Amino acid sequence: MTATPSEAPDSGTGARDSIAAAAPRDRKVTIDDVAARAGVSKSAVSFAFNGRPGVGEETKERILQAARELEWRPDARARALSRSRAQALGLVILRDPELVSTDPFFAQFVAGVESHLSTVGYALVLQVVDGQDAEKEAYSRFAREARVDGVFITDLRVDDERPSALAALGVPYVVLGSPEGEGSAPIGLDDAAGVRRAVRHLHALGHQRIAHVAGGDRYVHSRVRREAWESEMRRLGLEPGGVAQGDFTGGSGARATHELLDQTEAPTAIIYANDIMAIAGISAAIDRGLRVPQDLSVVGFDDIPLAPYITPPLTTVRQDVFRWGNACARTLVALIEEREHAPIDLPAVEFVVRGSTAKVPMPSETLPEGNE
Amino acid sequence: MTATPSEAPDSGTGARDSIAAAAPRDRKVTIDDVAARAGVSKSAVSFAFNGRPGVGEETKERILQAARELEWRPDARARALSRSRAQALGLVILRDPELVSTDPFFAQFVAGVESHLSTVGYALVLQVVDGQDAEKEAYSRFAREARVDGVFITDLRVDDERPSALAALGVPYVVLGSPEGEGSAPIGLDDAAGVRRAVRHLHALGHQRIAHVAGGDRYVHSRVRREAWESEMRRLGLEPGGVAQGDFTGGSGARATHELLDQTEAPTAIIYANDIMAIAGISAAIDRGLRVPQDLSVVGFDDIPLAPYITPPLTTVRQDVFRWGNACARTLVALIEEREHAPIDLPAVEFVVRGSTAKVPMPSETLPEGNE
DNA sequence: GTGAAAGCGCTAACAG
DNA sequence: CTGTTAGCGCTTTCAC
Repeated sequence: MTATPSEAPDSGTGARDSIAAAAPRDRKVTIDDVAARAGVSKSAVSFAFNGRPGVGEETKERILQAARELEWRPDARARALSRSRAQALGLVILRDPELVSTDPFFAQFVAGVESHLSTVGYALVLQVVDGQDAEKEAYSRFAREARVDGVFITDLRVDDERPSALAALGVPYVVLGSPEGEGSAPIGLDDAAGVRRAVRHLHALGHQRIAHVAGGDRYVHSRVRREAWESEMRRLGLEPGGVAQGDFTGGSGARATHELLDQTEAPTAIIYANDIMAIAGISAAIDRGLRVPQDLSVVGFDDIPLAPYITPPLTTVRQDVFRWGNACARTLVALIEEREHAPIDLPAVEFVVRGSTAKVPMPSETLPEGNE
Repeated sequence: MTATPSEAPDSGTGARDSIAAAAPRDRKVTIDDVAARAGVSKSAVSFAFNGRPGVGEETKERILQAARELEWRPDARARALSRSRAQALGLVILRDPELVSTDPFFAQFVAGVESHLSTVGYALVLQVVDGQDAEKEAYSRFAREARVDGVFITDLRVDDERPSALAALGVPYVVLGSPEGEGSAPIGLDDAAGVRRAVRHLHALGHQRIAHVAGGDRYVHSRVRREAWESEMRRLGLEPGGVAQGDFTGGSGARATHELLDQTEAPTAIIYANDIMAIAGISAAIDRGLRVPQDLSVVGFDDIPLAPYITPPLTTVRQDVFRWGNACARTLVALIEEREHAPIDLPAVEFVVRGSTAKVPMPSETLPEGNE
């Protein structure tokens, strides 16, 4: 492969990306410098910067001015030490190797959290771990090293030990998606409502055999979704027969779909615990010669950005993960600062109807045949 | 919608998830307590914990034992202050509202970074910002507040000011994907190679009109991909005619695809700058009555977990983002600690052939017709 | 109003 | 090898 470097444009950009780096530098401006420049004492500067009474309006302006000129900002480490507060929150994520990258949850949640933290000057410290032991260890280090003032618990598991462990460690926390509503915050994100909407939607289209691909019963949110499917089916007088276990990955979604479709009384519609599995499920169905939605209706969960752009566009349940993140951050900060939690309201779950659901096929027409 | 709470199983789990929270507790064990319990001085404990000479083997064991019993870990804030090192690294992410959640990059990169940091006791502090000004501000705060000892620069832009700004601030950094290779680390992740492979693959299948959907020329990696496509086309004696601008989102991928397919000399194959656009592109093509890959071959970039599970499975370029993260972390930590950078090698880019590419259609058969 | 002084919990010289 | 002594840079009483 001897490339002839002939008419390469204005490149020079050897087609090779790389990791570049650069090193540090000189000394540091401290509160003393600012005090000196403003002609006041350290404490005056401190007071001015923390918006406390006891500093004259004019003096304050002079101090702020001096700080600006020196480009000074209070050193977070020193401040953390003297206030015994890290001014940081922790998020530890259990990295299911494949999942973490697919799941739209992670990034959006983090963005939501940040959207509040940045307004209150807290930082977010992240830790990605690869097992439950490491996870436990991570929380405990966060706590004992006092790196953070509080932590988020996400992906709550059934019989999760984290809340009690953290309580024992004396670390403030918020848990997202606890069905008990223990502690504070009567607001809730309602996975169940989304699933119920999905069931009713399909039922209204005439479907009777509505199956479910679950996401693993270890997770509370996953179990909640399955239970909601079950109970809504019953409520409508339908038998919640077909369930298949998935694990939120595409592969599991495809497998579960085949499993369901292999049954003698195959479903005419499937509700998946997330979009990834649903999309993989659509492919699996197509591979079997079924048409979606004519022969099989599919509903996902999450509304990932890709959902409108697959064929057919995916009908799904939309969660506003960003808002959750914001709400969680707000709650946790309030808790830490022992203020009243501002009342928090989360938007109701949305059900987005797109092209992957349709009327139930006429019993006789179920055979795959012909186009469109 | 009056639900009849009849045969609900072992629920009680009111179908409502929520945010729960709990609050803090008592006082803190310090290095003095450990020293007292071990019958030594503070400094002995400090030395023992930092693995420095000057502590007898037996004494050391006694100290460690005492620490264990007291469940003591050095306070990260105090340690940070006295060593003038935060023992933390910063990552600021520019949140393209939609993109951040789709992009497999973010989560995997973070996971990779962590995979090294956790072994050396550094924390990762994250900041998500929503504009270039906020981004700049974030970096500068990280630096001036000394919250972190170094930062990562990702998604390098053309004429990016961050490297010089950080250098001016005296903050160590590594930039991922700099084509200049300035500074250190001669290792590189080679986007260009991936694209060249894609072009050759399609060429080998007989394609001549191979178009490209780019990802926005502001980003270096995006430009590199486009340029690689161009130069490889020329090298093979083909005219790099069809380019359409996308922005890495599904919507832009669909639009760009229609644009390309509307041309009089429509392409028989399209290489997309990422998988999201490619998948949306496939849908767009299908909407026009084309079959993929029979009428149009499609190549993506990234190999997102969903890629094998769409219809048809996506041929794409796989990047080992996790490894980059690890490498970047390794490099940055070495830089901060002024050690020699352990030589770093990144795996070569992989080209994954799946079902979305096929031989070029016979000129006469291009009409959409019939199955398979 | 303002400034001196005592920590926050640890690290790192420095004598013993 | 061990203990004493200053800081790290900021916050925060408490006199002035």
